[in-house]
Amino acid sequence: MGNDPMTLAGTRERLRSRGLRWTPQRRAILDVLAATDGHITSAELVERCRLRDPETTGSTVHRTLDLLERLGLVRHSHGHDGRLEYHVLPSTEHGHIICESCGATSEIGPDAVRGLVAALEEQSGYRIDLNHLAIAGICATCR
Amino acid sequence: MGNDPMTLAGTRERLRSRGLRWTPQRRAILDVLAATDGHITSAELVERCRLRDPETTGSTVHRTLDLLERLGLVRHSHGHDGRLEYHVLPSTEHGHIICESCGATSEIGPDAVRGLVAALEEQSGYRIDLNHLAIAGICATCR
DNA sequence: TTAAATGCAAAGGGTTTGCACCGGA
DNA sequence: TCCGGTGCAAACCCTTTGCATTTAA
Repeated sequence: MGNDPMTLAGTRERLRSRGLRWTPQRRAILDVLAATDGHITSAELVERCRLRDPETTGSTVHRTLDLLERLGLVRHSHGHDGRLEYHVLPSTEHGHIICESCGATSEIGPDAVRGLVAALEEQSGYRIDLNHLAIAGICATCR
Repeated sequence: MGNDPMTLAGTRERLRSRGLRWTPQRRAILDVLAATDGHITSAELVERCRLRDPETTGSTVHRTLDLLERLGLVRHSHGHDGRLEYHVLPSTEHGHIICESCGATSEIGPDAVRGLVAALEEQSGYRIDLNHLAIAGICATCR
């Protein structure tokens, strides 16, 4: 449940309607992304695609991710090591809290920060995008 | 006022007490950082150092930044383009709110988020580092 | 058929590293 | 003098790009 952040069929149609093609590689990438919770580096994505098709190449994966980002299905950022990290757009808006020590992440639901967001929006004049909320700290285990 | 995030003299002593050296290059880098508000990419830092000494090299700047990070004077992260970005540690703890459209940033003071931070710390078990709080949104001008 | 997509390999761009020389303390 | 720092250039790593080939439609 709550496990359907992107519809494969919908993507296929979306591609076709733009004259783009639905290939086995793209299907594999979408499958992996659909099974991804939160974010994934391109290297991880390549690796998981190779479980299905060992011939998967990095350039195709990168190009497909660019495409998916243009379609609005994923968003990229850069991890603590500077590598590309793709976030599967979540069905429910949420932020992340990241451990500075071990890199573990947890989600922050909208409820936890609703009051703050309202206050900040008023104070700063910004309209806040909760999906890009990233808070750093030290997790319980590392402390 | 509030414009003295790192004392040059203090850094010099800190280095010396560890058997490390106070060089013209390090002095230039510290001077530039002291005049930096918020964050700076390593390329910008190199460029500004070259205004003072055109011979400044990237490797020295990078190595010095590593050192300063170990000393706790700066912190690195990765900008939207993936390049290294160094944050001069502020005297007063604060976070940032960033416009997704134009890239403008504003500071978020501790007061604005105190309640949230307390709630999140309890809920997540993390000890939150407010200096790494980054919130994305669309600023008033871009809306 | 035909333009999009792929795969390979090479190019890019920023960061890091090895090493000989330099220079604070 | 002695070790840490510097500068240069090469090495690295990940990402992007050019181009010939494959393939979805």
